Amino acid sequence: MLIKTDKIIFLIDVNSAYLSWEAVYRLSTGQTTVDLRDIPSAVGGDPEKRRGIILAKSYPAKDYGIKTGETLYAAFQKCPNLKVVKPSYGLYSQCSDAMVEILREYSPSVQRFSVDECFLDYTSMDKHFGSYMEAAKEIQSRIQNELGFTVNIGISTNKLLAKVASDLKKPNAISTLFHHEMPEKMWPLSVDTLFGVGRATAPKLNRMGIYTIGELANADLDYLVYTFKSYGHVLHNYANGIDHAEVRESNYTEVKGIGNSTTISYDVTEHSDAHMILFSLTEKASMRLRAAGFMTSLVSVSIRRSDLTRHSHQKKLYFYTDSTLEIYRVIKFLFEEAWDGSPIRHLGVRLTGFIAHEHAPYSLFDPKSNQKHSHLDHVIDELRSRYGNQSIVRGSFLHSGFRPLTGGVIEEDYPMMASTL
DNA sequence: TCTGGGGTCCTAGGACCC
DNA sequence: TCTGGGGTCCTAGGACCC
Repeated sequence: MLIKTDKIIFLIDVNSAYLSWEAVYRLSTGQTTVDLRDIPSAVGGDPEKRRGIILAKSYPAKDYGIKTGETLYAAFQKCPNLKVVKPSYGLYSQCSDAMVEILREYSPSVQRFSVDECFLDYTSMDKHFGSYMEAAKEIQSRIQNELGFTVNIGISTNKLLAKVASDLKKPNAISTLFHHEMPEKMWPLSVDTLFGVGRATAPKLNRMGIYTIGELANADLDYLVYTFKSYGHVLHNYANGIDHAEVRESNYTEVKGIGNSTTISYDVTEHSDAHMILFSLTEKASMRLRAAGFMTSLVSVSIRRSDLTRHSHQKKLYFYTDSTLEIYRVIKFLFEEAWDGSPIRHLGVRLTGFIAHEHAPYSLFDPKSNQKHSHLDHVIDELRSRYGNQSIVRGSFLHSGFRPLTGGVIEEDYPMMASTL
C-alpha cells in the first residue's frame, strides 16, 4: 500500500509527561517508594499563589474525571485524596533532552515539537534499524528501560497523520495511520480531536452540521473557505490527511520570540509594584535573549486584569537592543500607556523582531547608553552563569520583597512552538 | 470551577506613501 | 480640488498548540 517515495514519520509522545517524570525522579532518588503513576495524582500549580490548575494527571486520577487545565479546587471535589506535586521545569527539560538523545541515534532528522513530543523522520532508515515497526518497538523499550517512562509512537507518511496516530491508543502504544486507514481510524473521531480544531473552531463546525473528522473531510470546500477564510483549506486538508510540512531539525536560532510572564499572588494596584515585577520579568527575558545571541526590535507588555480580561501593548523600536535597562525603559513606558489602573492579576513581557547580535546594524537611533549597558549586562550574565543567579542582585530589589528574576521556567532553550506543524 | 506559562501564526484596520 | 487604487508597515487581538 505504501508508495516507494512515501516518507515514514514518527511522532513520539511521552505519556502524562510531567507526572511520569516526577514519578521517575522521586523513585530514582529514593524520596518515596510510591509510584505517582499508580495512585490518583497530579502535577499542579500553587493555589495560594493563584496558579492552582492541573498541569498533568495520572491515569488513576483520570478515572476520577480529573482534567488537565481545571482548578485544583475542582479536582479535589472529584477526588479528595488526590496527591498533588508542584512542577519542576528544570527536571522536565533534562528528561526531554535525554529522550532526544536516544531518538537522534535512529535518525539525523529529529524535530523537538514540545518538551514532551518529537517528530522523527525514519524515511530510508530501515536499512540500518529494520522496519519502522521494529524500530518503533526498540525506541519505546529503550526509553522505558533507560529512562523509566513510557511513550506513545504514532507512525504515518506525514507529520499530521503521525500526530493523530499517536493519540489513537494510550499509554505505551504504537499506532499507524496510513492514508488507507483514515476512513476506519480517523474519520469516525470527533472533529475537535483534529489538530488545529480548538475551542473556537469546533462549535462553529458543529453549527455547520460537522461533528466528525470524516464529515469535515467531505464538507464543501467553498463553504469552509467562506466561513474560515484560508484556514478553511488547512482544515479540509488536515481532515483528508494532507500535510506537506517537513521534519525540521530544530535549532534554537529558529526561535521567533522570547516571553516571560507571571501570575501574581495578589491583585496589583500600585505602579511601583507593577514596575518591580516588570523589571524582574524583563531581566530574565533579556538574559535569555542575550544567551541566544539575539537583539530585539519589538517589545510588548501584556496585562491580565483581575476580571481575567487581557490587553497587550507593543512598540516597534527603530534600533536593536539586548540591554536589560533599555528594554525595561520601553516596557515601563508601554505599561504606563496601557494600564487603566484596574487591579492586575498577571503581567507579561515579550521580545520579538530578532536579529542575530553580530548582524545588528549600527544606527544613529541607537541610544548612546546602549553600549555601556550592554557590557554590564554581559558581565552580570557571566557572573550569574558561573556563580548562580543569586550571586548578583540589582540594588532596587534588596529589601523590596520582590524576586529579582521572575519566571525562569526553563533553564535551557528549547522551542515550544506547537500550533503549526 | 473563575482558568499557567511558554510559544506561533493569522487577520483586520489604520497610517502612510506613491 | 473632497476624491482612486495599491502597497507596506504597525498594532491589537484572536486562534491554536503543548
